[in-house]
Amino acid sequence: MDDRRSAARRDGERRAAREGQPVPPATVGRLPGYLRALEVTASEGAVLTSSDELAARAGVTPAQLRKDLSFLGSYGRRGIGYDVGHLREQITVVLGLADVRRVLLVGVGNLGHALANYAGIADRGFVLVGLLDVDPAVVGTTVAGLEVEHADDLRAVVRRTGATIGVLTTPAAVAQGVCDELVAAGVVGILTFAPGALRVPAHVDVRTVDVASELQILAFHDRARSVGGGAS
Amino acid sequence: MDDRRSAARRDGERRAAREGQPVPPATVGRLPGYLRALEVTASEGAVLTSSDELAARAGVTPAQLRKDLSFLGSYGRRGIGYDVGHLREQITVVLGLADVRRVLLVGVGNLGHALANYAGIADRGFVLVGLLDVDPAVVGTTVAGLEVEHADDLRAVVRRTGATIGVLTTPAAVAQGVCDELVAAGVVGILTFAPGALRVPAHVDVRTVDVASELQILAFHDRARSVGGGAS
DNA sequence: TAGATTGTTAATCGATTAACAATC
DNA sequence: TAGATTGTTAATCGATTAACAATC
Repeated sequence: MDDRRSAARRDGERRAAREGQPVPPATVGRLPGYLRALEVTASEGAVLTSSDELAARAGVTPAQLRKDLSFLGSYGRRGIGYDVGHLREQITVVLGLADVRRVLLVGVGNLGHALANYAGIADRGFVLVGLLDVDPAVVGTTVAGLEVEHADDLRAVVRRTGATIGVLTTPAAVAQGVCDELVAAGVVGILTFAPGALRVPAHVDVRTVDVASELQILAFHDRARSVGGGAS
Repeated sequence: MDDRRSAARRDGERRAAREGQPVPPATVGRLPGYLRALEVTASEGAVLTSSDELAARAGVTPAQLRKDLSFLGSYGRRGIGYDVGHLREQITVVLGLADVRRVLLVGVGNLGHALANYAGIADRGFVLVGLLDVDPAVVGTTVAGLEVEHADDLRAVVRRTGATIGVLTTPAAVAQGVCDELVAAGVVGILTFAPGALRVPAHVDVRTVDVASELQILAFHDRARSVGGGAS
């Protein structure tokens, strides 16, 4: 459609990636894995890496890795490989981790408690800014350095903290209700551990982690193995 | 390829589904959601349901739902809908939940502790049969009614309990090692909460739940929203 | 220059969607 | 019979794979 010349091409592609949508969902889903693989590589002191090495670390094929990275705008050098630090930085920017994201957690039961203390959150570009629950035995206690507030104050807490991401570890029965409140308060991303589909407006992104579902999927393959049986 | 006649067709399709592979992975991944939606429907006392209703509950389109169910062999009646109890049973069988699956959990830290007490495991066709850790402060204590054993005894515990599925909630640094031991002991399905790809032989199935990755994917969309900005 | 390794293209594969004939 | 709703087909879409020309 647009008739640019050779010199501008590479920059144009990078710009497109930076400004935009065109990174396919499947690719986005793999970027965190690449980032982690790069961190491991960096921790070993390597400055350069190859699609072969990085793909092996991330558990994908080299072709897949190169294709994925091409959507971000091509940060490697032919014949040489990828600069570990630079690529790491680029993926960090694309994933939106250059700015710290503020996270709110609702439901400080067993699982919520464990997640609040989970290093993976704080270490990877997120800050936990609030904890909410309805249980009077929990509200007011300190968990992971934060005082648990009452879920009735959800709206005020979102406003005060500027949280944009909510983690839902409530019982399934109240998940949709809390979800609605989070959305009304302005949260745009929700990670839920409650089973069952959540209804949200189009501008809100939901990711569901359902432990029981995961086990059931494993059970399917376990069964298929015994039923299909024996030799190939 | 095979030239069967009309009468045998329906049964043939059911047989194919029962005996086999041909359920696509994407469909398998949605079956637990359908099962849950059916359970909610059943709990409301309904005997019949439709693809419209069930799909809405599961958060998919009716076309998607019907297509998925067609891989299991067609258990609905045109003009009528699906029998809730019957469909529930069929999905249960296909997912391999007719038999109880024995689950072993390695890594009884914060998260492992929470999962051991998680009702979603016991309620949904699984039994937790063993808990393992290396921390002397944890080994020997009782969690969720089980005595935590030392991870050095992993092999013996798998043999004794007949566990086929392992849940990995160890630090990332030791995950691959524990994974190898689980596989060597005969476990065929692994659900890991440690970040990073696990290498396993082809006959073993791995599902990874990575909380940090999920948050990073949410961060991508959060960023895309602010960068892409304003009006559509 | 020769060898290495990317970025991109084209081919394949699988998943989703829409529409409708079959059938209750 | 008329209305409802499935199961299946065909069309579309997106993701993966393989191969290779570009280029360091």
